[in-house]
Amino acid sequence: MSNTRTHTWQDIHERIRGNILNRTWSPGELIPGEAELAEKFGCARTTVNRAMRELATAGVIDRKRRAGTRVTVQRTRRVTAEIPIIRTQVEAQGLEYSFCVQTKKLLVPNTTITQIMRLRAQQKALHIQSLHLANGVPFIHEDRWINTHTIPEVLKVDFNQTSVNEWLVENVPLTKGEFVIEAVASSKRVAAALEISCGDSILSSERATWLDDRSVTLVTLYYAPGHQMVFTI
Amino acid sequence: MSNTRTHTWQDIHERIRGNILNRTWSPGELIPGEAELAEKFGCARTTVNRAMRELATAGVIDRKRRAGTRVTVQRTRRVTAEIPIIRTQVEAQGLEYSFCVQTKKLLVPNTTITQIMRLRAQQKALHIQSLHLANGVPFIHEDRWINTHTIPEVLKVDFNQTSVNEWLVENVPLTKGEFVIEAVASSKRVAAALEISCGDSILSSERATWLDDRSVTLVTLYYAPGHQMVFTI
DNA sequence: GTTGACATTATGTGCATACATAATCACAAT
DNA sequence: ATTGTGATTATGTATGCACATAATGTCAAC
Repeated sequence: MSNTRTHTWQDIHERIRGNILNRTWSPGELIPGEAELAEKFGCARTTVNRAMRELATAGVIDRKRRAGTRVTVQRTRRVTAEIPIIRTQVEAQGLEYSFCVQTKKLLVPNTTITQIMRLRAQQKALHIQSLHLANGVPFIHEDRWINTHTIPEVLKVDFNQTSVNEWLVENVPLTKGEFVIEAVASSKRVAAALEISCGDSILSSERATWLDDRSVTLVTLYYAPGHQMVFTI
Repeated sequence: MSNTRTHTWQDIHERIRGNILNRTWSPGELIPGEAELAEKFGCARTTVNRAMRELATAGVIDRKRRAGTRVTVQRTRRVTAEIPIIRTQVEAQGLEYSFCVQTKKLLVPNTTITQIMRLRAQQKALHIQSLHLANGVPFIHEDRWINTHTIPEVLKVDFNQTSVNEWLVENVPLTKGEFVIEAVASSKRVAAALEISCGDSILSSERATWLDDRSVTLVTLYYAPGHQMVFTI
């Protein structure tokens, strides 16, 4: 037997994962119970439980009380990315970051925006358009609505000093959010801001964020042509 | 005191998270140690540990031995998405899925592809181009390389029955992968396949996947105009 | 003042035990 | 066949305890 190894939960985790990768336990198949594995590996059930829990949250196995544990039949792939604040994104490329606020007005948004942000009719919100630059070259055009009822402090901040992006990330906690990516042909407005040709193919991302059930901000970013977003699987 | 509540780790988790959201403990600030919290909440240290561990993996707090636990100063936002197989994506919209393989050849890829897939010089790989349709309308154009040294079984599969996508997801386990999204102007080749105009703005995603240190597949998908990818924060 | 040895401390983990909970099965009643 | 009921069982969780490990602080030696 090779059971003389250590039995940290990471070890158990790797051994179980190995058995799944090499198809000792195939997708859909029931794998031995915690108690059995604990005996087999010579450790406590708690340790097996910990290892299996990690595998379950990683989506490798499906667990159900009484029914046991099965190797997940993969139907989806989970991808994730850490989206840094724009300043960091620029500086990571060794470029100098700058930004400028182009418009900033408190006004009543159109019905679509009103609905998404769950504002009451005729309620105003803060609308800010700004440009982020890398070494003086337009990098991202930002079109943002901020719910001043959720974040009243925002009205007092001087956004010529700190970018809205940065201020919000550092000062407002979020409970949930949605992030939609799309390829669009640049509009006249956006093309002018980014100094590209109207109709050029660019990436846009729309992000809506929430603090419990109150909307925080709704922002659309238009990236300069060629921008890539990288995720890991 | 309101310490008469239950003390499941989820409860403790929520109470700590509440204290962070309402800024009782602000970003960067040191929060009380496990032992202290355990006493305060009237539960075992293990339970506090479990709650804090979840918060740590969610990126809400940073923990260091001896140094204690701090509320994370947010500098990045984590976004995730579950990418389903294309069939599911189409059928979820209530449309009928179909696909056709356009080319399938075993050949030596160019140097870029060879490098990315870590093939040896002059080693061949399987190149497959196919089209996915929703209700008969082109949906995604797929350009894929498969490493036949990692997955030799692939040569025996009839890809007119099952799509490559589907077969791989169900039959090949992965250990890691990278996923890059970009907005591109459609090339002549892709425009023809998707039945759109050359130069139209479309989303492309390139995905490279690995089984330990051996490459599995390198695939680029070109989505029909207007396609959106949705992530959650 | 710098270095290095050692104590201290907060988190990290393993284990035995007990009980909770959800799903399933077996079997009887209808 | 269907429904209901209770036993069974695998996972889920709480706890006390012990020890491991990584950072940090202290203090003496140089």
